[in-house]
Amino acid sequence: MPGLQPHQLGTYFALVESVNLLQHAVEQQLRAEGDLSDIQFQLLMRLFDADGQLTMTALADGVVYSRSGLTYQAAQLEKAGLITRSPDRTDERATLVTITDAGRARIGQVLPGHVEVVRRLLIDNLPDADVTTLGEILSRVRDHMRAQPPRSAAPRKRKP
Amino acid sequence: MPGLQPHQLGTYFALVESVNLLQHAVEQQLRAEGDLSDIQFQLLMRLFDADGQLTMTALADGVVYSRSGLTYQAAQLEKAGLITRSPDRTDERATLVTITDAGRARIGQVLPGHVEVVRRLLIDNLPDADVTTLGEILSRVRDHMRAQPPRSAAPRKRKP
DNA sequence: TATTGTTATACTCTATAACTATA
DNA sequence: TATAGTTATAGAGTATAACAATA
Repeated sequence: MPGLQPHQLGTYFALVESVNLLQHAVEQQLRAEGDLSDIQFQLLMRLFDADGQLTMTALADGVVYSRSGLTYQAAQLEKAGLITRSPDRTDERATLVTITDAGRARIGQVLPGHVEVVRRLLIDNLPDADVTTLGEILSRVRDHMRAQPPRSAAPRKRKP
Repeated sequence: MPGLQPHQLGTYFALVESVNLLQHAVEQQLRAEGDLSDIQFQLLMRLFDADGQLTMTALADGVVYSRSGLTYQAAQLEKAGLITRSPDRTDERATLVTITDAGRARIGQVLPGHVEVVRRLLIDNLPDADVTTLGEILSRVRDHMRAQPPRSAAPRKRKP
């Protein structure tokens, strides 16, 4: 590609391909051991870490999708009995999402395998110094990307 | 998460999140400037680099999907006039995929912006030494992942 | 008026299996 | 028998806009 040096291009490709392989393996594991998509797992983990309850908006925060996409996923998780939805008494517009015992159990069922995949594919065959170096560089990369104009096309409202 | 040290977990999260941000930006750019999905772009690039022609199987190689998925994408690209499909005289079972002039033009239209995104998000705010280090480590990670055997010993899915 | 969330709808993409035809 | 590719079909996921209710 014009405009990028070979080693720069190689870094880009290695980065993207590594994560694709890792995420594919993670998705396989989550589906096989817990019948969860990657996103459903992330949502459950958020509730788990938040001690059980979040509003829809707080739940979606950082997991990038449209609100309708979140509603869809919440409906799937509710149908599976892993969460419940109930009105929020302090803000009647909001919906409180609560993880169920079954939801916590599903996390417990899936998490060991998840960690094992990450360890086997990413951590174990890398010297610990490299794990540290990788983390330092990629943390800077991530922070830099986050600081970039995130939505170049600002969500401008158009009049109908 | 149990079983992973904080710096190991941090590296995992930084890796996944960096690439998610990068790929999201790339997809936006490809869609906006060339009306292409990430995968369609990759397929066109393969043909471009292969000097124009590949069989379906060779084209799919490494880009992970089912054959029906490739047929679907090829149909999209053909409908858009970016490739053509024709029989292979040396193997009557095979289909030769050829990039059209319009396909090459589309690459030319999209590539500068693509490189610019990668440069802006990944390359430019990183010391060149870090780019090199990142590439070295991640190349090893990728090669290691590729060499992993499939997990035939994965626990069975629960069945009701 | 702005925010929270849902619904309706349409579209993209993926996966499986059945199928044709060549090797 | 195995391989190359297509088709049929079904399902998951996503995005947009219209909508109702509340702040």
